[in-house]
Amino acid sequence: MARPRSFDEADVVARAREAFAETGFAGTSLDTLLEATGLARQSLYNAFGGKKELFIRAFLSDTAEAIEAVESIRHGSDSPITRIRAQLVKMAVAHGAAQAPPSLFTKAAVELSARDPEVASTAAAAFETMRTHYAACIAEAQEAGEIDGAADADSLGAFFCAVIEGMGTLGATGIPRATLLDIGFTSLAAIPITELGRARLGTNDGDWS
Amino acid sequence: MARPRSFDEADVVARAREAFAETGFAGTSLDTLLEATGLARQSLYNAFGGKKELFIRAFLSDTAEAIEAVESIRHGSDSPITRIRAQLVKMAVAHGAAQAPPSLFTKAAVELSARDPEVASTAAAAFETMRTHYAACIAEAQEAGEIDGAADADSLGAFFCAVIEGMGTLGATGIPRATLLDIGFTSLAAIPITELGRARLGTNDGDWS
DNA sequence: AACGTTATTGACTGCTTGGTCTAGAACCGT
DNA sequence: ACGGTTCTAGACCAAGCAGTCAATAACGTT
Repeated sequence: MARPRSFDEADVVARAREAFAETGFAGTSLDTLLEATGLARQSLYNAFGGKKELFIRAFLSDTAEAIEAVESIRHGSDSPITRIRAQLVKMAVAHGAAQAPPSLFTKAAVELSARDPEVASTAAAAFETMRTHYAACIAEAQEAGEIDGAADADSLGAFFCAVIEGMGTLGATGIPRATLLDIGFTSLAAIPITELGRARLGTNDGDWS
Repeated sequence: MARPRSFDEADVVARAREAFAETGFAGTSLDTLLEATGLARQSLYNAFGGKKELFIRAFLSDTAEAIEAVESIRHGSDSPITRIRAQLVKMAVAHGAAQAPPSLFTKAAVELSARDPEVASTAAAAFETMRTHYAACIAEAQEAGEIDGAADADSLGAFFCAVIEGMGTLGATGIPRATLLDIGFTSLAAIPITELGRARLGTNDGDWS
């Protein structure tokens, strides 16, 4: 019936996400965006509506991905406490990569939350969801006897959200990966791990340099 | 010999800091800045050189203040472990204030570290200094018998830097103060506190709602 | 192969940006 | 009160900005 698009919408959003993550919303011009995505001015307006709308698309996409990454700790063949540690390691490695800008999720939350209620509430809701996932995994570990049943799973969940966000900010400044890993392992000490849990984790923290 | 300035330089930097903290570097126009500081265009250029230079001044000023706030935990009449807890509470309260934008220190680190090596290295050095202060306070607590001497003070120092940065990001999104306080208290559990230390802290976490 | 529909192209617009220039005002030491 | 120096005020500038428009190109359907 009509001329088909010469670009993949999801692909454009992904490229826009990279651009916005690097220079932020205000710091990324439309021209930069067009170059990064490869599409023409009017195509961007036809398909997305404008700069702000494309940004929101990219932001929501990144937020969904961040949530998904946390959600993944609820499944897996390893024991729950092991999965928590693995998540901390994964995040430390990701945020400790050289010249890795913070995720768009974090960047948008810091840049725009004060002025844009939509961004703020989306980010806040995302943290709430992440906290739930951590808490569920901790509760599972409690049922498995790896963590003291008296521990407050919700508090620990919020705590891990904060630690990982903190790693993101520190990592953005170029703090070495080893330090971030150290932070991750240190945060594990906030969990009252049982003898069984400790045995499941093993003594080996691994070599992540 | 000549006409004196009609403004206080430090005061202008302070006002600029608020403006930049609210809307970031790229998001704050020179006109906004002039309105916020109350000075005329040329005066800003005479006194500071330009937008970028004023930003750096504000950023450095905020960074120094952030470091000073952490440095303060090394002194005081309370016992070291008590001072650490008080610092966590102070940060949670500060970052949990309604409509409180993140500090310029944090905002600049997230917005510009990827592109501006000066900002990145300044922020990284600031974190290193903060870590040192935390570590020194923890070491003092170890000598006082409040914390297990086997604990790694440096690791705990970096850990608290991350927790507090995380509280800043979460707080920016509007997460309630109570949650931030919860995070602070939870993070305390990562410290191997001795019986004596626990007694010094008391059982009362206080009412901070 | 002709048509209707949609995508692309690039010129264009009005506004905002950071930064400069020039003229005049305010102050201090003498 | 005067002169030298510095500060301030507001007009000014070129470049960059987000967004629009009209003309053209590419496709699927019939």
